[in-house]
Amino acid sequence: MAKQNGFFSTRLIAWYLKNKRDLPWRKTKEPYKIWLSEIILQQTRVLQGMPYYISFTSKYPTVHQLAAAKEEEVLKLWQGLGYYSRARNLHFTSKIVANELNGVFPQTYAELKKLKGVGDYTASAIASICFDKPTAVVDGNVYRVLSRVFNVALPINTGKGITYFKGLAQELIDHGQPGTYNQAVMEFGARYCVPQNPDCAHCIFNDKCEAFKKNKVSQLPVKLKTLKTKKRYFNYLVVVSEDGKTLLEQRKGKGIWQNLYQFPLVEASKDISEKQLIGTDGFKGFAETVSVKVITKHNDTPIVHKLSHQHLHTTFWIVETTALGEMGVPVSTVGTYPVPVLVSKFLDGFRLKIE
DNA sequence: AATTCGGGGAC
DNA sequence: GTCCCAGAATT
Repeated sequence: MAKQNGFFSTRLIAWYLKNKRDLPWRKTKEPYKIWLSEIILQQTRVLQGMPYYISFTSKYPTVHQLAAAKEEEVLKLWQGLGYYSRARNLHFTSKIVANELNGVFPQTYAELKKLKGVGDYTASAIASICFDKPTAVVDGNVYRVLSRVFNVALPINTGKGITYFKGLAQELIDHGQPGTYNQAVMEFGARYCVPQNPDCAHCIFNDKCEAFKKNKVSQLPVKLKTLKTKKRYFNYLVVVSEDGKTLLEQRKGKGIWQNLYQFPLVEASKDISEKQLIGTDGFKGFAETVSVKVITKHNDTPIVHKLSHQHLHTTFWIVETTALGEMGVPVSTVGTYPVPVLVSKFLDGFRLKIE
């Protein structure tokens, strides 16, 4: 027999049943809703994801309605949540399930993982919660709880660490109630064994926790640090035409905000003046298609929009032009397009000025 | 194995 | 400023 780790799941589940939050996705075992909730919650706090779960389940009660929607509509509902590939993959997979799988989700880890946007974590979560399969999840909470209770200092962002924690989690899972166990570890990590200043003195594991015994809780889990962020310089050309229209472009190809909309963009290598802007190739190309009358800088100092790996120093330029005709979209409809938060925040302030 | 992909909250 | 969040896909 291996290590005596039965205490772990036993205490954890007892704690969970007493302390768990009343969350909407805990009222169901429908694979569609569990899948939806797990995609929304990837790298996302419960409080941030909650309103999106409500609006998605309300607008698309089953996978069939989601599959019947247009991608742009899905992106619009996802707007503000970030990591937009999740929304694109969500929609793609909904069409697979609705049209090729007769609306029925796979029941095993291996089959679930074949779905786009469903990785190790999500496949384990759905298999355990919906179908009682003993597949252990490993998310940020699990890394933290296990690294502390068992004093494991392997970095969680290396292959060795990932493999080790996955194996440890799999050893610990309760085969009788795997879904409850998985949710219990995550809830415990999110609500009690928190990153900063956990209340170890009153913890259910304070007689077992190896990190607590050795006073190493604050040093775990170990995570190798990543590189610093890069700066980019965005100049958005906010066209306001004589016929009340503006120009929007959809971002294509690779990079951030794929398939979302934005104003025509001139990217530079530093903050630039109006004179410098007019001299860029990007602006010259733009000026070939529209007749520019007046340019006004909207924000005096660049707005710094922070993403995980880049800081976007952004200037919005109001560009008055002659009539755009069929080229433009009515300014009043801009709010119906999915746009990055950077653009949506600008619109919030800009509408007040022009109306 | 490393990098990329958002946005918000806690400190 | 830093770190983290119910991770996955790509290179």
